[in-house]
Amino acid sequence: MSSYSCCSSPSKESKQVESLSTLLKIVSEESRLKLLCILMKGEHCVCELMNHNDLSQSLISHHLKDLKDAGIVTNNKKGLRVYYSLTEKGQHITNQLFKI
Amino acid sequence: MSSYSCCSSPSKESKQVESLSTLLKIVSEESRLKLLCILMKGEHCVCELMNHNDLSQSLISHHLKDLKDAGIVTNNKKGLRVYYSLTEKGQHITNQLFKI
DNA sequence: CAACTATATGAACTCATATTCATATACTAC
DNA sequence: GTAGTATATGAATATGAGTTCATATAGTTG
Repeated sequence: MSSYSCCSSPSKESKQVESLSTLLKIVSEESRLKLLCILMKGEHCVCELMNHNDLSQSLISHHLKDLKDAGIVTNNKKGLRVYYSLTEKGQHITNQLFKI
Repeated sequence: MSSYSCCSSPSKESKQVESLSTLLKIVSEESRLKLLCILMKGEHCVCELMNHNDLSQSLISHHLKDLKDAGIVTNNKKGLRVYYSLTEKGQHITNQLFKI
């Protein structure tokens, strides 16, 4: 109905921009970007992430949830510890980002 | 003073993450990302950007200012019209982003 | 079982930022 | 000069999202 057509196919492109925007908003946040920077080097549990960052446990947990919901990280539990790592998607994204 | 060292060199990496975060926050916003999507195809004046997007003149102007301040776009005036286009940095960034 | 550790979660609060509104500036045409 | 068009800008408002706090859950150890 509205007359804008950003690129070739209006709605398709619009959706694409929307989902890219959503993804970028998640990774652009500084605390989350720091977490991703650490996870790029391999799996870490939450308490390790706390030691690397000066973020509270609760905050880290919230951010990890966001990253997990976005499919950027995954986790697996070993006893009390929960270990987080990048998914393939997460690896791809972080690699692209740090080229910028 | 604080004990975190995200990557190799604490402060250096921290600054890098901070500036990347700043940049990504600017381009992640959906309205701005739409504008960039249009500008990827070439120079456009503000009134053209208004026709492609359903954003107000004022809002577009504000966003363009943010993008310009970040060095992503530049502009040149021809009569009443102000034409915006991507800088080299802007082209590099948008190319990277749309690969994600 | 109770005590303890590691992590998750929901709600409240705070803060940043997108949006709107009114107005200013710059340029053109008459 | 005035009128009209295109764009910019500052302040106010609205909205979304990050942070904190308290508490819950899950697992371990004794």
